[in-house]
This record gives sequence, structure tokens and C-alpha cells, in this order.
Amino acid sequence: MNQTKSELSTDVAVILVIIGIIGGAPHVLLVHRTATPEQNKWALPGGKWNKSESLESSAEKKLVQETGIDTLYLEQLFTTTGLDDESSSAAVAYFALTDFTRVILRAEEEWKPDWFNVNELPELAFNNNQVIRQAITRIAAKLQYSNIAYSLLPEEFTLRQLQDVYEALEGQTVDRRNFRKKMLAGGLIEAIGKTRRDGAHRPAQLYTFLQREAVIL
Amino acid sequence: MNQTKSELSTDVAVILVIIGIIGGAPHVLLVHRTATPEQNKWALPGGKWNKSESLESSAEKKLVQETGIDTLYLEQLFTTTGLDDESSSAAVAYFALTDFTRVILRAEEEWKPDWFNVNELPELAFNNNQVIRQAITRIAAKLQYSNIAYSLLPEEFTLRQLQDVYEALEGQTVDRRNFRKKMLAGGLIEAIGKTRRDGAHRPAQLYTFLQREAVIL
DNA sequence: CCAAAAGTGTTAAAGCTACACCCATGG
DNA sequence: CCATGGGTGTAGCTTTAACACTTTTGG
Repeated sequence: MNQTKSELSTDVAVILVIIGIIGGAPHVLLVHRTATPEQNKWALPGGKWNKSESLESSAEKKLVQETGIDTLYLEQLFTTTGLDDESSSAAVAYFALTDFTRVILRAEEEWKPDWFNVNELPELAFNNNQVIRQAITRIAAKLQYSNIAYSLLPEEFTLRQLQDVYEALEGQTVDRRNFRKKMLAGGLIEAIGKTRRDGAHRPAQLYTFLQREAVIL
Repeated sequence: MNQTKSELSTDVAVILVIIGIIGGAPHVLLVHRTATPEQNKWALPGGKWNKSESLESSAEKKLVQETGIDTLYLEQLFTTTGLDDESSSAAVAYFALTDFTRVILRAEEEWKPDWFNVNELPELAFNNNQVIRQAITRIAAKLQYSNIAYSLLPEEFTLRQLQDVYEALEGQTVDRRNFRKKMLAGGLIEAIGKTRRDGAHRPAQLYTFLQREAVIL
């Protein structure tokens, strides 16, 4: 079920960059390889493309397997060759954006999954470090002109949580007042009139995205 | 050598969206299919992926075959399945930007190539109409924050020619003075001090791109 | 009453849009 | 001298960036 067992080497694989924001830092879901090649390294989850279905639905199925959720934002990133140094396989990479609090990791010891901070990655199998870097770059760019952040947050969230998502992916802080103005002006989110208490300070308003499907501005 | 002959149906194909600006309108290079499926329809040029090389270099080789030029801007677009309705093949689409005056079309009658205005396309084989539309959308977006237009123009060009490229791909006209200011401020092009006479009016300055490699702003 | 994060408005700078007249050439 | 496209500058508007104080809560 996982990436590039050797009998797949002449075939097409689907690999997933599953991103979630944990503690204000973007994290990626990796699995621990128990098979050669690249045994004992961490790698992006993936699997053989099942030719009886589309690439997209192969990716979706794998995503559900790994996260337990099926209503995530999923987008094709690119297709590479030379994933496996010596072999002649092609891998179609997708990225998915998750609210990590809803993700239920598979509990198995074989191909055990775990979250890793994308800014502190070990050396991964194949070219996976590079695939992840490109995914983050694409996501950060797309945040600026779409509502895809909806997929990284729970249904109700504070403006602070939303800002944390943007800052984590852009890798830099932004002014709180300007951020708030831009988001509200953008017309993608609205206050729902509830507040959330969270410690010894003023409670925060809760917001939702008007649409929980991709909107490109 | 061309797209999706039936023996390729379980395999990976590379297809090319080769774009050139002709008479102020974006054109795409198509080939006339002489084989089933979709016999006698026009289609994007392409071929089987040769597994002994990377996808990128397969695409480059095909591009040289079709255009005679190898120093073009070439970028992966996406990978689709269901190109061929019934089959289980994947096709990796690339787009290339050409100065059509340098392109030398293959002269063969089999799979005869020709340029088509992308705004007046007939119904093409497979999902090719849609692939072309997405290529144009991507290119128009990328013109705004890169120098890829260098690949659509000869080495020396007038600002009018450059503007024609932008207008053709955006599908709308822009103010001549503002366009000039933005381009010169962008620092991607420079005047070479020569002019070109071209009819009963003042001669135009010639410009070049400072770099003839992709620069993303 | 203290600490902590939420909430809010204004000003300056930069960038974008709209717009009209003169210039060099060929016929 | 006329027609054609090349070349240039400015003013208003919109967008972005910078910046500090008050509010509500828990302890």
C-alpha cells in the first residue's frame, strides 16, 4: 500500500503531501519505510496508481486511508521521474490541507505515520524534501488569492487562528490590524456572533468561511 | 511517435501545448490524427514516454521534433487520466512558448502539423480543448510575474510586439503608456539603441530581455 | 489590580488608471 | 501635407504599510 515497493518501479505512483498546522508551524505527514529501497527513512505516503480509476480518486482514497477524512482540499502538484534513483517510475504528487485536529493517524507499526515540522525535516527518502518544499511554496502563494485556508482550520475559528495559518506558511509575521482588514474586506469569511473564551484575556469572536469549497479570486 | 496509439493505452504519454503568437492571436500547434482512436481529428502532439529518460527530456525531444528549436520555455502543466475514454493511460501535459517565426513544421503528410488560433478551435481529440484552455490561463497569469514572454518573441523586438503578446494572451487591450512604464520599471528588458523602420511612421526602438531564462518575480 | 490577547482607525507612500498631444517616417 | 504608429507626463484614486491605545477576561 505504500510508496514504490520494488515491483512498482516501472509504473505510476501517487504520493501525497498532507499538510496541517500544529502549534503555529506547518507539519507534513510522513510514514516510516519498512521496505527497500530507502528502508528506515521517512517518506511521503503514497501508493501505486490503480489504473481502473482516475489519478485524482486514487489520491483521494489514499488520503482517506491516512487521515480518516475525505472532505479536504486536494490539488495536483506535479509529476516527477527519478523518484527512485535507478528505476523508471513516474510519481504524481498531490498536496492536501488538513485541520490536524480531525486527522486520525493509522495506528499500525508497519509504515507508521507521524507529523513532522516542515522546517525541521530529516533527510527523507527519494526527492521528498524537495517535493515538500514546492508544495509549501505553492500553498503560500495560493493563500493570497483563494480561500483554501478553510481546509486547514475547523469550521469555527478566531481571526488569530487564521492569521497563524498564514504566518506559518508564509514564514513571516504580519500586522494584526491590516490582516484583519484585508480578510474582512475579502468577503470570504464572516463572524458568526459567538465568542470563545480562552484564558485570562478578552474572548475572541468566531468566524466561518462562507464557502468550504475552493474559491479562486 | 504521436499520441496514444492503442498499444500505449496502458502507459504514460507526454503531450505538448506549443503556443506561438501569430497576427496578434495566440495559436497552438496541432497534428492531424491518422490513426484510431479519434481518427481524422486534430490533436496535441505527443508521444509515449520513453522510460529510459526523464519526462522532461521526453517532452524536450518531442518539442524539437515538432518545432526544430530546443531553447524554448517548457513547463509541466498537469497530468490527466481518461485522455482516451476507455483506456487507462495517464498523460503528462507540458506547454512550450515559441517565437513562431523560428518554428519549422515537419513537412510530413502523416500526422501533418499546423497552427490553429486558440480562440477558434474545432472540436479536438480527447480532452485537448480543455488542456489548451488551462495552458492559456496559466500562461496569462504567469506573464504578470515573470519574463517568460522572452520565449514568444525574437531576440530583438519593439514594445509594440511585446504588448501584442500580452494582449493576445490576456484577451484584452492595455494602455500603451502604462504598459511601457511597467515593463521598463520591471527591469526585465532594455533598449539596445537600434530602431526598426516599418512603414509610414516613426521607427520603433528595439529592446531585448536581459535574461533569456525564466525569471520569477 | 495585573497580565494577556482581542479589538479598533488614521496617515503616508506606493502603485495603478485614465487620459492627450507631439514626433518621425513614407507616400 | 497627410496618414500612421511611436513616444512621452501628470493628476486622481486605490491599495498597502506603518503604527498605539483601549477592552475584556482570569487569576
